[in-house]
Amino acid sequence: MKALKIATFNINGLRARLPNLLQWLARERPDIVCLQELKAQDKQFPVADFEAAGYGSLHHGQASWNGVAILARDTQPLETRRGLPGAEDDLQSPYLEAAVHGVLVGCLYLPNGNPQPGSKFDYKLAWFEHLIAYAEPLQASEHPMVLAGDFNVVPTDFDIYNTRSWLKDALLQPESRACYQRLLAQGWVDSIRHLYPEKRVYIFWDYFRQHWQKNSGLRIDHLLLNTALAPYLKNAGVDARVRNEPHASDHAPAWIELAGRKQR
DNA sequence: ATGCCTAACTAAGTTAGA
Repeated sequence: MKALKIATFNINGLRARLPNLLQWLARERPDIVCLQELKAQDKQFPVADFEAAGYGSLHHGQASWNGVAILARDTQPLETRRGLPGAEDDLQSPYLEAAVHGVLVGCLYLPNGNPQPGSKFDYKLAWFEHLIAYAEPLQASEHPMVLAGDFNVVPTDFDIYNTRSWLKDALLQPESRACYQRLLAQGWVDSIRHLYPEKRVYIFWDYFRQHWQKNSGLRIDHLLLNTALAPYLKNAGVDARVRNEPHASDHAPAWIELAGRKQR
């Protein structure tokens, strides 16, 4: 397989953030990008801008909120699925999947779940169950696959600056974390945590209380690799400087580098 | 227990994010 850089980026409003995104694409040249929270309808998706930047694209939008997309450099991603089995009509929590550069790419935005407890939290857990059921055979598949996106789960207390003001938040609930651990228990490799088990890594810093300036961040966006793909993992990280730009999203892009041959 | 900040929709105020 060829060496690839794959990124996931909760853009938090594609139209408001398009200049930032195009600049980042030009600088980093990722081969594959999973985008979440487009907050744009399909007709507002800037296909031509991405084409001009050298990227083919697939999108699954929704007015005002949510929405996901997959970008592929120098090629058109081949759509393999839209929506999870049993939740195809669920427009609130899109799942988009494509074959790109020999890798199956699942791009997801897992429901936030706040306020908790309540119907939104129930909805989050129900959607998580659909994901767990769908992911199991793919983990063991011979086809290399990455599940990338905003999981809206802080896996452990090590993945947040301080739990104090988040203890009631849906992102930290034991039920949310248990679902995430059940997914990992299938054999998926959490790229960043796998390579950097002792490192504080944050991907989201909310707009409140100068959290970026104080580095009060959370790790909630993840790139999970199945057993067929994990041996190729070479490096992983977060482009945190993107969070410091004017008009930045509250998330930064997380990325992995896959080597052309097995690393282990 | 709530606001803080930001975008979208829409036209000043709400919804949603997390």
